[in-house]
Amino acid sequence: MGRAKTIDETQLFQATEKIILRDGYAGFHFKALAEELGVARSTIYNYFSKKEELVTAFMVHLLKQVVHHMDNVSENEEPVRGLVDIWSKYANIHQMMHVMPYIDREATPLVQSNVQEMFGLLGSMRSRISTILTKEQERGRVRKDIQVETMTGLVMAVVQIPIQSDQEARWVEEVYKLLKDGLYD
Amino acid sequence: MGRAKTIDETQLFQATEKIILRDGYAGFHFKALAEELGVARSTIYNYFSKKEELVTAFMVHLLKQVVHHMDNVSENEEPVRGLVDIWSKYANIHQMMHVMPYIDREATPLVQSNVQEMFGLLGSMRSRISTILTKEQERGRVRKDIQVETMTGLVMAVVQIPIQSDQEARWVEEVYKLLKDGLYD
Amino acid sequence: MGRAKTIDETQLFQATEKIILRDGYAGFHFKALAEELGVARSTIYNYFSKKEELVTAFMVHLLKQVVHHMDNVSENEEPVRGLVDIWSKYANIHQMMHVMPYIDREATPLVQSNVQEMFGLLGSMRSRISTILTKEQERGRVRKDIQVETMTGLVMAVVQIPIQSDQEARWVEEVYKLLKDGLYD
Amino acid sequence: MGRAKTIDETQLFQATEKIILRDGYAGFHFKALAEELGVARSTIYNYFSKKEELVTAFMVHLLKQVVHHMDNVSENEEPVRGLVDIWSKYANIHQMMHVMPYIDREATPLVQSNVQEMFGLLGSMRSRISTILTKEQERGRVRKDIQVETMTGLVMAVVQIPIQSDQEARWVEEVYKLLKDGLYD
DNA sequence: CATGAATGAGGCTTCATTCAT
DNA sequence: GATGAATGAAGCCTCATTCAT
Repeated sequence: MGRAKTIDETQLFQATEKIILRDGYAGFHFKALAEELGVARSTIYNYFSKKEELVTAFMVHLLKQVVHHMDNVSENEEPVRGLVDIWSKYANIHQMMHVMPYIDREATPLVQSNVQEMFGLLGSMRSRISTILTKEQERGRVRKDIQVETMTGLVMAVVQIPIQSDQEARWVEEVYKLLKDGLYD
Repeated sequence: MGRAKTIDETQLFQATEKIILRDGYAGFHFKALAEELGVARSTIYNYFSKKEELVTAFMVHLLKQVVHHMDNVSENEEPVRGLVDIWSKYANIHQMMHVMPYIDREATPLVQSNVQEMFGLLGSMRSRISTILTKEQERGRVRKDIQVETMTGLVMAVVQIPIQSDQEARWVEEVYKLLKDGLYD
Repeated sequence: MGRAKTIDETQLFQATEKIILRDGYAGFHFKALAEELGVARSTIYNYFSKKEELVTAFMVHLLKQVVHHMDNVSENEEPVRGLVDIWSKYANIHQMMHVMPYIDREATPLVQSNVQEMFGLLGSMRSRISTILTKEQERGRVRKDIQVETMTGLVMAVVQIPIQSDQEARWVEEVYKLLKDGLYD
Repeated sequence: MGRAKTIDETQLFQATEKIILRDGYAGFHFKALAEELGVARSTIYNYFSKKEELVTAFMVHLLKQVVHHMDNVSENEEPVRGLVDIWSKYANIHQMMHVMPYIDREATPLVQSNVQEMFGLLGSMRSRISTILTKEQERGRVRKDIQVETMTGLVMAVVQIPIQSDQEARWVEEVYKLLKDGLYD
C-alpha cells in the first residue's frame, strides 16, 4: 500500500500560519516550513509544487472559514455584532492578507485561480456585509446618508483595532458600540 | 567642487514610495530603484549603505510629516475631522507600514535607531489622538463609556477604508460622520 | 536516499588549500572553489555557509594534524629533530597562517569558535615545543641561559626556511644541525 | 603658483604602513587611506594611479631602507649580530612582505617594475647575508658543512621570532646567541 | 591640485526548485 | 512517497577607478 504519508495538507496549513504569524511572510520559506514540520524541503513539493500555490491555497482555506462563519451569523437579530464577533476570532486574517502584494499572481495557473478565488471570497465577505447593512437600513436601523461601500469599509477596517489577548469579550463590546453609535455622545 | 549630484534624497524617497506602492516591498530592490532613477545601482549606496536604511529613513520621513500635520490640526474646533482629513492625504502611509514585518530590524545600528524612531512617531500619533479624544471627552463631546485605547484604535483604523481617487472630500465627509455618530440612526 | 554526493569536505579542503597556495587568500572565492571542483557555486553553501567558516575549519583541520604529529614525536630520543621533521611536511601551514589577518573573525559564531580553536592549537604547538625544550634542558642537552620563549620562537621560525622540493631530507638534516649547534663552528 | 599640496609621498607611506600594520592588507583600501589622511579618496590618485603602485612603491621604499642599513653594518667585526640588530628594528617588514601574494603583479608596468625591484632588493638582502656568511666561513668562524642558502634562510627566518616591546635589547642578545651557537649546550 | 559624485566589476548569499536514489 | 544533493536565478554589497567641476 505504499508508504504512509508523514504530513498532510492540514499540517502544512497550520505550520504555514504559524510561521507567517511569527516571522511575517519574509520569514516564510519552504526551508522554514520543512524545519517546522520536520521533513525534508523537497517533500513539500509532493503536496504543493510551488510556494505561491501553497500560500494562496492556505488563504483560500482561511477565507472560506470566515465566509462560512458569516453565513451562520447573518440570521442573527444583531448582525453587526455578529460580524464584530467573527473579527475577534479571525483577527490574524488581516495580517495574512497583507502578504498578497508579495505573491506573484501569475506564477502558475493554479495560483491564478486561487487568487481569483481569494478575490471572490473577499468579495463575498464584502457583499455579505453590504447585504447586512442594506437590510438593516431597510429595517430603519442603519443610516442612509452614507454610501454602503464606505460603511462596509468601516466594518472591515475595525478588525485592525488591536485586541489585547484575554480581552476579546470587551473588545467585541466596545467595538460594536463604536460601530453602532460612533465616538460622540 | 566635485561634480553635480544627479539624484538627491528626495528623489530617492519618491522613487522608493513609487516602487513600494506599485510592486510591494518584494519588488523594492536597489536594482529597481536604480532603474527608476536612471543611475547605477552602486550610486545609491553612496546615499544609503543598506536597503533597510533607506526604507526606514523614508518611513521616518513620512511619519514625521504626518505627525507634523497632526500638530497643526489639534487646535481646531473639530479635531476629529482634522484627523480624518490628514488620513485622506496620507492613505498610503498604511500600505507603507505593512512593509515593516519584512524589514530586518537588526540590519545595522542605523536601521535599529530608525525603527525605534518610527515606533516613537507611531506612539506620538497615537498619543496625539488620545489627547484629542480625552480633551473632547472633557468638553462633553466624546463618550466616556469606552476605553480611549479602543477609540484611538478606531480612529487609526479608518485610514484603511478605501478611498476612490477624486472622491477624497466625500470620503472625509462620510468617514467623519461614521466616526462621530456610528452606523446607526 | 537522496542522490549521491559529488563532493565532500575532504575535497573542499584540498581545493581550498590548492587555491590558497596558488593564488593567495585574495584569489580564494567560492567562485574559484566551485570552478576547481566543477560544481555550482551555491553547492558549496550546502557545506559551509560562509567563506570564513570554510577557511577556518580547514585551518583547524590542518593544525590538528600537526599537533597530532607532534604528540607522536615527543617520545623520541631526539625530539627537536622530530619537530624539524614535522615542519618539513607541513611547510605550507605557515603560508596558510598568513591568511589569518584577512579573515573576518567576527563573521559568524562558528567562525569565532574556529578561530579560538586555531589559537588554542597554535598554543598547543608552542607549549609542546616548550615542554620538549624544558625537558631537554633538564637532561642537560639544551642551554639554560636563554628564555624558553625565545627558543620556542626559533624552532617555530625555522619552518620559514625555504625547502627545495625533493631536498626535504637534506633540509631536515641541515636545519636540525643549525638549530642544535648554531651557525658557528 | 597653483594650490599647495596637502599631502606628500611620505605621509602616504606612513599612513599605508600604519593601516596595514593595524588592519592587515585586507583593511587597506584607498577609502581607509583617505580617511586616515583626511583627504578625498580621489586625491590619492593624483599621487598613485593604482593601489598596487602605491603598495609596491612603499615596499620598495621599506626594503631600500633595510638594505641600506645592511650596508652600513657589514663592516662590523660581528656582522651576524649586526643583522640581528637590524631585524629588531624592521620586524614589521615581514608582515609587510606577506601582502605580496595579494598583489596583482601585472596590474601596470610600474607595478611590474616595482615588484621586480622588490625582488631585486630581497635578493640583495639575501646576497648580503650570503656574503657575510661566506666571509665568516673564510675567517673560520662559520661552519662549512651546511649550504649557505640554508644558513641564509635561518638568518632571515629569525626575524619571525616574536619580540616583546621594550625587550629589544634582550631579543637581539638571545637571538644572536642562538644563531651563533644553537640550542644545545 | 582637490574633490564629491558616479560607476562597473566582481564577489557574497539565499532560496525555490529540480534530480536521482 | 521521502529525501539529500545540486543548481540557477536574483538580489546584496564593496571597492577601485573615472569624471566633471
